[in-house]
Amino acid sequence: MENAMKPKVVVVLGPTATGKSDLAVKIAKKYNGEVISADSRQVYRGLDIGTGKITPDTKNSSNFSIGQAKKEGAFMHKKIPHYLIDVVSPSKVFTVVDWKKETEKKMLEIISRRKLPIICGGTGFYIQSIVDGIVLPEVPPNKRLRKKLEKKSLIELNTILKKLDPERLKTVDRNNPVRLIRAIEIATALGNVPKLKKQKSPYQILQIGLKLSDNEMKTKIYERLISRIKKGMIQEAENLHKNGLSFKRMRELGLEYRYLAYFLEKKQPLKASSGRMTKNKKDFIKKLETEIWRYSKRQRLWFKRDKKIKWFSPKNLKEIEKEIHKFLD
RNA sequence: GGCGUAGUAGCCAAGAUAGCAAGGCAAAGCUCUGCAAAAGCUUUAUGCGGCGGUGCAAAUCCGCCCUACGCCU
Repeated sequence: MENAMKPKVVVVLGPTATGKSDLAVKIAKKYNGEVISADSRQVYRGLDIGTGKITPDTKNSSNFSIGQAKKEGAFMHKKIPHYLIDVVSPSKVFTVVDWKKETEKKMLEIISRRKLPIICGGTGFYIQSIVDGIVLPEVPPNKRLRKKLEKKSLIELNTILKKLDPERLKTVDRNNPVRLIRAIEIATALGNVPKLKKQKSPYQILQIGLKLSDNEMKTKIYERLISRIKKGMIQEAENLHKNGLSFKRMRELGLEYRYLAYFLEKKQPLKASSGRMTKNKKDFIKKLETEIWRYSKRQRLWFKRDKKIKWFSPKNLKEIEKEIHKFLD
C-alpha cells in the first residue's frame, strides 16, 4: 500500500496528568474524530475516580450519530464517542493483546465511518503494540502453570527455560521472574518462544506527546490526588470491595487502588520495611503521591525511546493544531 | 539543677565480646515478547551529634560538651 493511501490515525500520549483526555476531545471535535482510550486501567468498570476516567454524558444529550456509536459500545463524553473504556470487570484480567485486538477492530469501524481515529492514553506498551505493529504470540496466561512457577526460585526458572528454549534464555532478563515465567509459558505451549515480529502498521500515524516540566507535573499530581480523594476515591474502593473485588486483585491494579487496598486493609506494603507508609491518611497520601510521580517518570522514559513522537506543551494548542493540519492534508 | 535513655545517609533502621558501616524507603539513571498503574537492573555515608583521650585498630571503650525525650527535685 502506498504510504499516502494509508488511513490516518492520531495518537495523543504522555505521562499522567498532562491533559491528554481534554486534548483528544478537542481534536475529535475539530477534525471529526472518535477516541480510543489507551489506558490499561480505564478498561475496567468501576475504576472511575482512581483512574481519572472521563464522565459519561447524560442520556438526553445524545443524537442520531451518537446512538449509532453507542450500539458499538461507545462511551460518550462531551458528545464524542470513546472506546475501550468500561469494557470488562476489574476482577478479569485484560491484557495488551486483548486491547490491541479490540483497538484494531474499532479503528476499522471508525475509518469506515469516514472519521478520524484518535488513540489517547498513557499506557506506552499498548500504544507501541499498535504503532510498531508488534505481533505477540497467541498464548493466553496459564494460571495453573503460573501458580506452580511462582514458587520456584530464579535459578530454577532459569534452568527450566534453558531446557525449553536456550535461545530465549539468552535474551530475557534472567533476574526478572515475571519475564521468565512468561517465556516458560510460551515455550511450554509452542515448543519455543518465537522471535518477536513487527509488522508495518497499515496506518499513517501521528504521535502527539504532551509534556510538562517536573515542577508542573509534581504540582498537578498532588492537586489531582487531593481532588480525587475529595470526590470520594476512598469510598469508591470500599464499594468495589463490598461488591466483591478482592483486596488482592485491587493491589494488582496498581497505584491508587494498590495503596487504597493497603490502606483499607490496614496492611503495609511488603517492601516498606520502615512501616508507617499507609497506616494513616496522611502517610497514605504521601506514599501515593511519590508513587504517582515515579510512575510518570517511567512513562516518560518509555516514550523517550520512540523518536517519532512529537512533543508539545499542553498549553501550546496552536502548535499542536498546526502539526495535525500538516498531517491531515 | 539531678538522674536516666537516645543521637548512624533525605526518612526508617541493623551494627554481642572494638577489626575496614546490613537492609528497606526515597532520590537519580536505566531495561522491556501477553498482569505494563506490572516486573527487573545500576548508582547513592572515607563516615556514625561535636571535641578530645585510650588502643595496632573505635560507630562500638573513657571524659567533656551539644541536642531530643523521659523521670526527679
